[in-house]
Amino acid sequence: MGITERKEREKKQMRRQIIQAAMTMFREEGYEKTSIRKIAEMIEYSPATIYLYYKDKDELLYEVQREAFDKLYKAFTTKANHPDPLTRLHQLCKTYVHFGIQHPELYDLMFIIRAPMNVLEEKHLWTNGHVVFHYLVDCLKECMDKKLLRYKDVMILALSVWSMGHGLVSLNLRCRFKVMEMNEEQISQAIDTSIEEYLRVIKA
Amino acid sequence: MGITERKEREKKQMRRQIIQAAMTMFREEGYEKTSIRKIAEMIEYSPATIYLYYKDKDELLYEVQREAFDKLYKAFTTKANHPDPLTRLHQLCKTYVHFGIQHPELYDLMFIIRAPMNVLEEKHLWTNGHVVFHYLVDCLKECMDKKLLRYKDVMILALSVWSMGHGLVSLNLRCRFKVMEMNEEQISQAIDTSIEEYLRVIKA
DNA sequence: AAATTTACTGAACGTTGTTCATTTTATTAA
DNA sequence: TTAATAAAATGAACAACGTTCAGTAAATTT
Repeated sequence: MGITERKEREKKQMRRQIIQAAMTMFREEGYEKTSIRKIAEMIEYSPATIYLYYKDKDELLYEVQREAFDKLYKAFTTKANHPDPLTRLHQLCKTYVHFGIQHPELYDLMFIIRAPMNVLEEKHLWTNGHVVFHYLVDCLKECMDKKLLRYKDVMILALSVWSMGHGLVSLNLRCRFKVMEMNEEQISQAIDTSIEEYLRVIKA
Repeated sequence: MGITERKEREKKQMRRQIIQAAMTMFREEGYEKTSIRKIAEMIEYSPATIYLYYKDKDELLYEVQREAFDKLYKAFTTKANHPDPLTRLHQLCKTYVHFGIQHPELYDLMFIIRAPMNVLEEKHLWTNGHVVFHYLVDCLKECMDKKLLRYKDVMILALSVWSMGHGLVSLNLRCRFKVMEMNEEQISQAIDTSIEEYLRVIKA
């Protein structure tokens, strides 16, 4: 029966189209400012149609979030793959911060937006964030095995590195560094220096 | 003319009442979930009345934000005032993180929510965040004057310490640490340890 | 007591996410 | 090929939101 297969295909295609439009609009306008109605308009369907393919707006968020994590993971594997773990850690931090600044709305989606717990607790962040997070953990493990860092517990270290990176990115995205009297360029420079200095102090 | 004075007083009282209600609801339900209509209902006035005292919802945010910064500043002055600057820095970090975890919705208001630039750029964060931020800067300055920390630039250090603290708090508030397989208690412990370890590595 | 200023409100506008009865379209059966 | 059935899509509606404004109610001045 080729019809059911074709329908399956069309359904997948439609889901794809919806997510594509959502991704575009989320990136351009942000999650909050993007309405289901506008997404529907973009793909030239009725708003109600979207609800035949996705339960609610949150589900769109999860899908886009997953793709965003893929994107970050790819950035890691391509830009932070130096054999020396310490150099790799350096690349990793730079890549993370750079990603956040270059894709502010995606970063928002991934790390700042309030995600309803029900899905977040289960398999969702497990498959998404997990892979990315463990790319960092693995790097740190290798550093610690070689006694390159002044830390004993790899998880504490991972928590710390991630928090430092996220702190820099998210405070910057929310313009909170305006409290220091610096222009855009100076702040950007200061963020870079902060990473350098942080890596310096944790080095053995 | 006592009437104009009384009217002035009543106007101030009304503004106070509105902010009081807003503060309560923001803290209980968060900024987004608190509607002008519900605030109006709480103070037993029409929603339109609120607009006679405040331009829009953002203005309520700013007022509550200011009080929240006061609250954090008071927490600093009372809980982080040890004469030894290094001990004080330790107290400061603990107080900051503790504040964020104990007052999640206020923390959200202060550091996570998207604040419209127009007001944020001008005097607003200048009087609010500035005082709090410089409490940290002063502490760090004293540490550096006494060569207690492995940093050369106090601003870079301030940026770093703040980012680390904010990263820990905000990722926790948004449940992103769920990616590590830890329960609530373990995460809380890990955050504490992260601070300890961070202070250890920056110490001279 | 009348006129004027001030304080307040009900109703409305244009949004939003979401639902559901109804219609349009595609597939199957006669 | 046409009638019956299943699937897909939609228009209209609901409740809620921030905000505005013409109009009512109250207080103050004349």
